[in-house]
Order: sequence, then structure tokens, then C-alpha cells
Amino acid sequence: MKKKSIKDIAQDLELSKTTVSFVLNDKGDEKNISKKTQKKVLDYVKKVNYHPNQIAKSLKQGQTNTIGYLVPDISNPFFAKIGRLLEDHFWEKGYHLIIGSTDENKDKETQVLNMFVNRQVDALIVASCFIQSDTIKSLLSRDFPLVFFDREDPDVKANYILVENKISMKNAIEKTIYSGAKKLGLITLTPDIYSLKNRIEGYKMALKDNNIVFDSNLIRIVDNNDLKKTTERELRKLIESNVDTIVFTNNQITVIAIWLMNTYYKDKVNTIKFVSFDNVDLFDYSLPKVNSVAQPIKEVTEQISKMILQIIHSKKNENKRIELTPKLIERN
Amino acid sequence: MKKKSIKDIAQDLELSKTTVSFVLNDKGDEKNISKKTQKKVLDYVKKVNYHPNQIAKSLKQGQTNTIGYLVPDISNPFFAKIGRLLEDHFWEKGYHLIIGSTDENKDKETQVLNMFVNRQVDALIVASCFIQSDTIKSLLSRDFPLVFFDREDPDVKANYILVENKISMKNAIEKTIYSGAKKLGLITLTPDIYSLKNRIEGYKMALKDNNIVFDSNLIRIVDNNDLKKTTERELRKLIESNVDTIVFTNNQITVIAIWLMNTYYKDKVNTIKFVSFDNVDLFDYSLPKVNSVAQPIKEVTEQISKMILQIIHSKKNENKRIELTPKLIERN
DNA sequence: ATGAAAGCGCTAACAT
DNA sequence: ATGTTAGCGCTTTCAT
Repeated sequence: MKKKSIKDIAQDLELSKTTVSFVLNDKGDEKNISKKTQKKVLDYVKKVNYHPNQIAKSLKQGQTNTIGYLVPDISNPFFAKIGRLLEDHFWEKGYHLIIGSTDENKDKETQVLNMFVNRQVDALIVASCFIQSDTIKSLLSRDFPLVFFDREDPDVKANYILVENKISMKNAIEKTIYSGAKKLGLITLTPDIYSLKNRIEGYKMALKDNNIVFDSNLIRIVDNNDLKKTTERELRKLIESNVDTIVFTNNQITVIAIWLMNTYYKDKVNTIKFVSFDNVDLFDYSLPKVNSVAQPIKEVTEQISKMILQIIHSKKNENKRIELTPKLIERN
Repeated sequence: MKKKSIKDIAQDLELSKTTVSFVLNDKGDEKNISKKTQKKVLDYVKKVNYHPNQIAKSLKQGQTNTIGYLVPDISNPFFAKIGRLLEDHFWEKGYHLIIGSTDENKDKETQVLNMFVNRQVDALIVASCFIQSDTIKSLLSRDFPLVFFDREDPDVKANYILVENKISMKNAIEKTIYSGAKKLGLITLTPDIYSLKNRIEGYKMALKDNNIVFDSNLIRIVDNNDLKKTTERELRKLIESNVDTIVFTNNQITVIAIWLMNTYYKDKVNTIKFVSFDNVDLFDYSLPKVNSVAQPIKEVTEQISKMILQIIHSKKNENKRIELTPKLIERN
């Protein structure tokens, strides 16, 4: 059986599209459609298993009830968990998530972003690697409901839900220093990403405040396009430099490094300490021990959805920047 | 500046919508649009930052280039990873993923499914808890491009990408038996889920083939609506029964149980062995040691996308059932 | 209490 | 080489 449209329903029932539409949208009473007609429509619709075409509705109403969720990698537990919580929040409000992963690639990010815009998403939630892109600028200039999280560009005024990167990174590192760390290396993705830069600042500050000489050779940068290999290389360099602690600016690299340590440097897993931004379950059980900075995921998602819904409804964009306090999880 | 439509572009340029549309869809040459006009359109479009309305296009063409991905929980690493790989596969083909989590809840599943249908998704990829629902039946009856994975209902003829549940569960358990296991308990979500039932069959078969008496009290069922608490309760029961091995039918429960063991039964983490269906990174480092059955995620996603694309393009649905072989990861 | 008709933004068959 | 027009399925104003 071919899919029925509202027109078919109307014809079959010898009614007008208008009447059917009113009934289907719960406006039967309001529009003075007789109870009898209403029942007739409702029964028939159920019988033929009619489903309204949401695409047509969206076109007409200029609203899709869809929200784009753009992140570096949806399978990163941090982004997966936030995605799930957002999905739940927005489900209740009738919105649905469409996802895109960028792999920290500027071109891919722009493409996905354009795809989202073409699809007329009602809002965007973005952990971006490239906040200065034209697409984003154009979005911002027309006050599109857009919230950034996890990542920030201080030169771009926009809505941000962030955490205190610098201080919390510093605090986490200091715990390790207090328990004896003397030579600390750091591995990071490109510091072009402002949040990561801030985390690195936290590292520098921790050293400085504890009279440890800063050595730029101990800051190692890995390439997101070849994470495994470059992390292996940079980790080796640090180990050869005899660091006693390695700081990571996000969970992804830490997880790889844990694997590398257990595979190639088993003898060192008890002597070297890790400090990581972001927290994942794995850290509870793995060696080396990890002091980690856990972003308050629930709060983050609550703030994001609150902000998005507010912008959508009020049509007002205030470019708020909210900074939340992460939780330090001490394991060494 | 208000958003421009193709009509605006045409007016501004004193051309017809047709001409503009042809140029924008790369049909300029084919339709004999002069190079000059083509350039004019392309330049202008770039200048005013025009974005075609994909919703209108979808309505017209009866195709949304959207695929629904329905799983129990998108933040479960198993489903997150598959989601990511699917996203990549389909991105290349111009399709995008819209996600829905069901929490193993039949009502939620039906609602999300209906939402997907209303949104005119071109295909569905589903790890369902309720394959017999009316919505699914209706989808199947009209040969909608639909592929199930991870879960199966033997009474429903459809496309399935699965793994050998029974044999591989049995094999994994037998490894543990060979290394000394004598009393094995099992914790599972509701065996109403056919794949889980099969995994339980594998457990029974392993016992039988090794002359271990089956005791139905050692099969414990947890409630997905209250996973933490019920897993804690059932785990305690098994430990009080002095099992030396606990088998889990999916990763989610195993991860919780690992946490519980390390929190409440630290003294037993080296004596009790775990066996789990599905594999997650955590198992590489955690205690108790886990023999796990790793689904071949890459192969699964390749088969899913191959099948979906084939159905979409050929309009033919052959109800194929493909069973892949998982990999056994031995750790105890 | 119900219907006719316009229009959302796009495509494409059919003119010219 | 370019334009006219109908129509995708829906909502909603304005009639009746």
C-alpha cells in the first residue's frame, strides 16, 4: 500500500485537507470540528497507519525540530556521554539530534556545518576546532542559536559553556607535584585549540609556582591525523628524557598512552605518573595512575540545553560565557 | 540580511529559478546554460552566502539523505563506535545520521521509530529490543530499507547483521573452564532479547560439554531501568554462592560489575574470573580479568552500509541474515 | 462546521 | 540558451 498523504485521507473521507489537518493537530475543538468528524478522521488515520510528513511540515513552518551536534569524535566517551544527555533533554522538548564528527579537521568541520545549515537545523551545539570559520561567522552574525562547549576562541564573541581550564589543570598537576613529581612532560594536540592552550598555561603555572624549571622540550605535540603513531613517538621522547610525570590535555591521548605504557614500558607503569584533562572509567583501573580533571558533564549539558532553548524561544542571543568548575579526581 | 532563496537569487540576477537551479546542481553544461551565466550565478551565490534549503529539496525529491540509527544507548562504547564508523561510511555517500537511544524501553523505541519515519529517513539501522512492534512490522511490509544488528528475532524475517552468539559465548567460557573454573554464574539483561538468550544457551552448552551441573539459581537477571542497583544485588548473590567465574551477556553490565568488585569485593578481584560478551578498552587493564568476545565492529559496519546502500539503490529487499565471527580475547 | 486556495523552497518536464 | 509552470505534503487565512 502506497503511503497516504493528508490529501488522500481527505479524499477517502470526503473531507477537506484543512479539516483533516486541524483534527490531526489537536485543533479540532478550537476550530469547531464536530466530534463525529474528529473521530472519523482519527479512526481512519490509525487504521491506515498514516504518518504525517515531517519534512513538509518543516518546510511550511520554517522549523525542523532538529539540532546539530558537532564534535571531534562522537565515539570519544566524553562527547558520547554529553550527546546522550543532550538527546534526552531535547527529546522531551520535541527536538532531535543529528550528529557530525570532525576529527579536528577544519575542512570537515566546515562541510558538516554547512550540511547542518542546509538542513535547516534549529540550533547547533558545537565543540569546534575552528571557531573563526566563515560559516560560523555568518551564523553568529545572524544570531543563529549556537552554543559552543569544551572549546573557545577568545576573539569570537559567542555563547560558551566551558570549564576552568587553567586553574583546574594547575591544581591537578600540583597534587602530583606534592606527592613528589620533579620532572613533568606534557603531550597535547595542537595548542591552536584555545582550551588546550589554556590547559598548557595551567601546566606552566604549576611548574612556576613550585619552582620547577620550564623546559619547552618537554611539551610534545601529537597529530590528530595519526594519533597512535605520533603519540608513541612523543611518549618515547619523554620517557627518554626521564620524566616522572606526564600531563595530557585530553582523554583521548591519555588512553592511547596507557595502552603504550602497558605494551612497551611495562616496567615503568608504577613509577611514572599521569595527569589528564577529562576523565574516563578506564582511569579507575589502569596504570600508570592518573590524576584527572573531570568535566561536570551533567551540568554542562543542562547549561547547554537551557541556553539553546532560551535563545530559540526568546529569539534573543546574549552571548553568554559560562565557566563551570570541574572535579579533580586524585589517584596519585 | 534575510536568508535568500533560489527565487531571490533569480530575481536579483534577472534569471529564472530554473536556470539558477540547473547551475547550482552542476547541470549547467548539460542544460546548455552559457558559461557566462553560470559564472554569474556561482559568483553571486558565493557572495551572498546562499545555502540551498535541503528540506525543500527533500520534499520535492522524496528523499532526505538521512539515516536513522536506533540503539539502546549511544554512549555505550559498542554502539558509539559503530555509530562513528557508520557516520564515516555514509558521509562519503552523502547520507547523515540521526540518532535515537531507547534504553531498552519498548515505548521509547516505538516513539523514536515513528519519529524517524515521520522525518522520512531513507533507511534505518536498528539494534532493537522489540522487533515485533507494529511500526517495525509496517516498515517491513513495505520493504523499507531496514537493517537490524546485534539483536535478532527469529520469528521476524528481515535483514540482520549478527555475530555467532552461542558458539562464541561457549568458546569464551570454555577457555575459563580449562583454566580451572568450576562454578560459573551468569548475569544478564532480560533473556527476552533473543541474542542474549543465545548467549545464555552458549553458557549452558559450555557447562554441559564440560560436565558441570547447571544450576538455574546461578543465572541472574538485572533490570535495565535500575542497572546499578540490580547488578549490585545479583552480583552479591553470586558471590555469596561462591562462584569462581561470572559470565556477562553484554559489556555494560560487566563494566558496572568491575566497578562493584573493586569497590566492595577488592579481596576477590584476583580469584574471581569474568567472561563477557562485547569488548571494551577497560578490560585490558581491569580486575577481575575478563575473557571477552569482541564483535568485529569494522566488519559489522561495512556489512550494514553495504546492505543499506544496496537496498536503497536496487529497491530490492532480500532479507539476508549475515552472521559474522567474533574474536575471542583471552585474559584469564 | 467545513472548504478553497496560497505558499513554504525546490526540481524538472515541457515550452520557447 | 533560458523561462513557465506544476507539484512535493503540509498549514493557515479567509470564505462560506
